[in-house]
Amino acid sequence: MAKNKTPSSQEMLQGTLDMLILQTLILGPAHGHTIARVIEQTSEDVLQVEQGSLYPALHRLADRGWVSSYWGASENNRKAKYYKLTAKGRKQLLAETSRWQQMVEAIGRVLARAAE
Amino acid sequence: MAKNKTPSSQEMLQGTLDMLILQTLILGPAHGHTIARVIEQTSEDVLQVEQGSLYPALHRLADRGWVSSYWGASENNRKAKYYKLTAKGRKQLLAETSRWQQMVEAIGRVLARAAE
DNA sequence: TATACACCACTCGAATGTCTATGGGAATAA
DNA sequence: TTATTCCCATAGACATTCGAGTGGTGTATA
Repeated sequence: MAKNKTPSSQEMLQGTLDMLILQTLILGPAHGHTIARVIEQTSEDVLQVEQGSLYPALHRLADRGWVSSYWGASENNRKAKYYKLTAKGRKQLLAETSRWQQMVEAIGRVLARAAE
Repeated sequence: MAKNKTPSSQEMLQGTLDMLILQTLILGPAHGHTIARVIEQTSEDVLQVEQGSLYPALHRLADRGWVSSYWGASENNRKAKYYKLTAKGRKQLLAETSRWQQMVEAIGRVLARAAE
């Protein structure tokens, strides 16, 4: 009771993982492992993508028709499930980034309201 | 199954409500109803603060010692519970805004990586 | 006077998403 | 052979939010 924890990266940004994944797939189809590493590296390791969050997210996106998947071989010759952005997913990404920008600006306005 | 919903404001920003409340209290003690309206107005109605989120959040912040509370009379002569930022809360706010900025930049880097 | 309304606090259950932990399988290097 | 990296996946715990509902009190208005 009365926990005193600073929220982790994704706890503070719940819901943005979907957007990050979709955005990553703009660059072309990729499998889970790669997607996670791309996000982590692009964010300069500020964002961490746990497997326990990644795979449920990928399945969620597939269920919603925002990505399609197919099995293939990875760059390291392993079985890998590739995900590809669908037209619907592309549209969804635009909607989400738009919302994201709006939210960030809105929060920025609140945070900027220091002493007036 | 296979729900097709665009995340709501706070679903996409889970965990930021605490930060927004703390930030609002920088301006001075306030009661719940006012805090919500200040956040909504400052954000130009982009952010919505539901009562079902607000009051649990306030109690959470009090449990963690980031705010203290006392009963008083509102501007409209009603009984109201005022919340005041504690020293610990001030420190927490700095930590959270710092993290927030870092996250926003990190996500920005991922989103900027459109076509390379 | 009655009554409508805005103000103010609070709670509950459902839904959602993340985390930690755990499992397995397959290719490659030591 | 063994260790390690790569790759997918799930289960249970946990936190937060949301929608809806409860209850009470000043104040204006009909």
